[in-house]
Amino acid sequence: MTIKDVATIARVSTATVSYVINGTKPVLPEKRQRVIEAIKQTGYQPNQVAKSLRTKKTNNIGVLVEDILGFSTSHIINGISEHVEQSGYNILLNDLRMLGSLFNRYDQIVQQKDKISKALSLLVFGARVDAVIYVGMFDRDISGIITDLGKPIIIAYSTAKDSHTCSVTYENEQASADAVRYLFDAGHRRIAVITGLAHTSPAQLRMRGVLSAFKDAGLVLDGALVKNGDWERETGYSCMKDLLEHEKDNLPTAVFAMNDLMAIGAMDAIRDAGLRLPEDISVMGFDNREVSRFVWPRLTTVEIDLKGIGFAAAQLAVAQLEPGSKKAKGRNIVLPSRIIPGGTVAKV
Amino acid sequence: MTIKDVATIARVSTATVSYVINGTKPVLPEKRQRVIEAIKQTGYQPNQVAKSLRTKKTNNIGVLVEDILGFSTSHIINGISEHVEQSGYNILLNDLRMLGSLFNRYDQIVQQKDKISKALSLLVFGARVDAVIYVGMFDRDISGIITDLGKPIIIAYSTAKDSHTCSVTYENEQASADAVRYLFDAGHRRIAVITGLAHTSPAQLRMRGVLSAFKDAGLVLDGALVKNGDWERETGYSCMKDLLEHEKDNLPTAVFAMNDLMAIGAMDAIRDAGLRLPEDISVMGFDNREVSRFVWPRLTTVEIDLKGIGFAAAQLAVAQLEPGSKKAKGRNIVLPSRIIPGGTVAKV
DNA sequence: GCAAACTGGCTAATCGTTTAGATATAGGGG
DNA sequence: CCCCTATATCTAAACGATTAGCCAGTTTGC
Repeated sequence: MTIKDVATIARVSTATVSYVINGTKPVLPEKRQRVIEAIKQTGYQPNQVAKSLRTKKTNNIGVLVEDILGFSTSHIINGISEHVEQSGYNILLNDLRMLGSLFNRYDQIVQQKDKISKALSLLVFGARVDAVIYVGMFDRDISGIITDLGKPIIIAYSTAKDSHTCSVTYENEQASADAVRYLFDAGHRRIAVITGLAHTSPAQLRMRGVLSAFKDAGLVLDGALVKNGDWERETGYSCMKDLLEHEKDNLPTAVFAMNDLMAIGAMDAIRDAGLRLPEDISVMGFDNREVSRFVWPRLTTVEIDLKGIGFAAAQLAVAQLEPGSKKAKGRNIVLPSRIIPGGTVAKV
Repeated sequence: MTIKDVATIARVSTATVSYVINGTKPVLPEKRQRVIEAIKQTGYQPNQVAKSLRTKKTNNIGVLVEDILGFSTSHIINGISEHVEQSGYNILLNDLRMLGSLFNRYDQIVQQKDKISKALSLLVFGARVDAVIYVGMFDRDISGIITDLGKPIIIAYSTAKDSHTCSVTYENEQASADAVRYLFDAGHRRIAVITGLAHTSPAQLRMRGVLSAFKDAGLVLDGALVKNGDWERETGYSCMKDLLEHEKDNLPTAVFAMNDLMAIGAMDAIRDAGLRLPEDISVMGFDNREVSRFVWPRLTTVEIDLKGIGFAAAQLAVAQLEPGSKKAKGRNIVLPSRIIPGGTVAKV
């Protein structure tokens, strides 16, 4: 079934059929009706491939994710999918599958950059997507990779380091400051921090937020109460155990872990030490993962609007594809977060 | 940069360039070299869209998922992605986003069918994907929808009901029989069952497995010990509470919940009743979700090779696209599962 | 020595759309 | 009645690849 067949049946030219379908030129009601009839009769669907060749627009948006198994990824895709569907685009998904190697040694980072730029050029020059959304937190100098491909490219979840690519993030710094402030409000003063991998940018930003909250409150963070984790539950446990041993005489009354996994590890350590949670020590997490609803008591944590990030990223991408729109370079949208009260923070 | 430019630079015809790129016809070393040189020099990348129009092959595989937020979805996509990358295809992702309405009333089911068939025809006739992988468990009469589209279509995760579409599943029945047998082996005889939503096919299959395990062991399942849940944690809790109240005098020594969420709910109920876990009552789950590693003690459960399902589905799809291959209709691959021992099943 | 077979490469048709430019028809103003 | 404009439609040229079919030159077989 091609446009030609429809044209023949409707006794008009292919041009007219095209005009009816796309509404690009007025067509007399009578003929328009004939065309519509013929389309319905034949079940004709325009061949998107031919259309793309002619218009140089595939209506596909490339979504390049670091790892689909990453906790945030599917939520972000969910948001992208919603907006993209509304605006008539499709998602061309490319999974870099680099979860295992995400935080690794320097020589691997070079390989990763290579992998990313290969995937990117495949999407843009091979599959000819109209725009690309990069989902992930690989933030070191990604700018070198995504140099002017001639198509809009949006970074979702982490912030673009250079000034000409757009990104959609959450208020990393703000959110962790809020988390600490929440502990202050509950009366806590001696607060420990379990960080994420120190060289990753979320860990750095969140640390900055912690410090600014302390500063605003006119308090000072005791360096001995800061322990470096690696985002995994196990280090949450060991860091907390460390704290409990070394600070035995002057225990912190609360601990802020930079993600839920480590927070849960910390909870285990607190209980294993025979202390009561949250009466003796309060715990605050970050991410609002599914698991945080399953531990007991429910973890008090910070929720990020991941779906919103995806949606906004898609919006940004699609907006730049509208006929009369400019490049919109360097825009950086920051979405708000909110605290999810659970049962792991006690008033003191 | 088009093939024409390359041809001009290499002083050959476009045909020759094409032959060099695709290796479809022999080309003299000298000219081949000139072509390769020209390609390198210009950074030429063939336009996949034009290629697709001519060859009627987009090299895209449509992946239609019921909901990307569903627990299994990303694992399955992960597997698909791995195989698809190896074989040079891309994933065109379409998310139906029907998680909320997945198990609902009959009139919604009609809407769902409509949504699915719309998305399907958009993928096949609009985007012109070479094959479709449907990921999900919407299994009632999907056959009516996926009638001969002329492209291979594979069902992943659930089984195709009709005889001419392929599917890749896990051994649903077998796995739950194994789970029950595992309880038998630990010495349990009086075993309760918390089912999933009764009209869904996983629930039915798993029930069949339970019954066959009982039959094989020469035992009979006490009907009073079967409670209907809805896959969510809350019903796991309430079903267990029910059991504890009504069977007070003759408590089961173990309970098999048809997924981890309900199993965790049951664990809570057991503890809230002041009973010891697993000494007084053992619990067995199904799915090996992330949460099951986070409850204490770690939930004993059944793991399904979701990544393997995705991989096999992609294999099946790609295999049918190889030049000299037949339709392979009606194949049904069943992947094995395994029990993940945790701390919630005690010997008795 | 000549026909047949083979080789490597080129020309041009083709895939299914969109759209610029040509054409046809009608209406309006003088 | 003629010219001009506006409107609706059509014709045909793109878009950028693949590939059937042809052609020229070389080898092989007898």
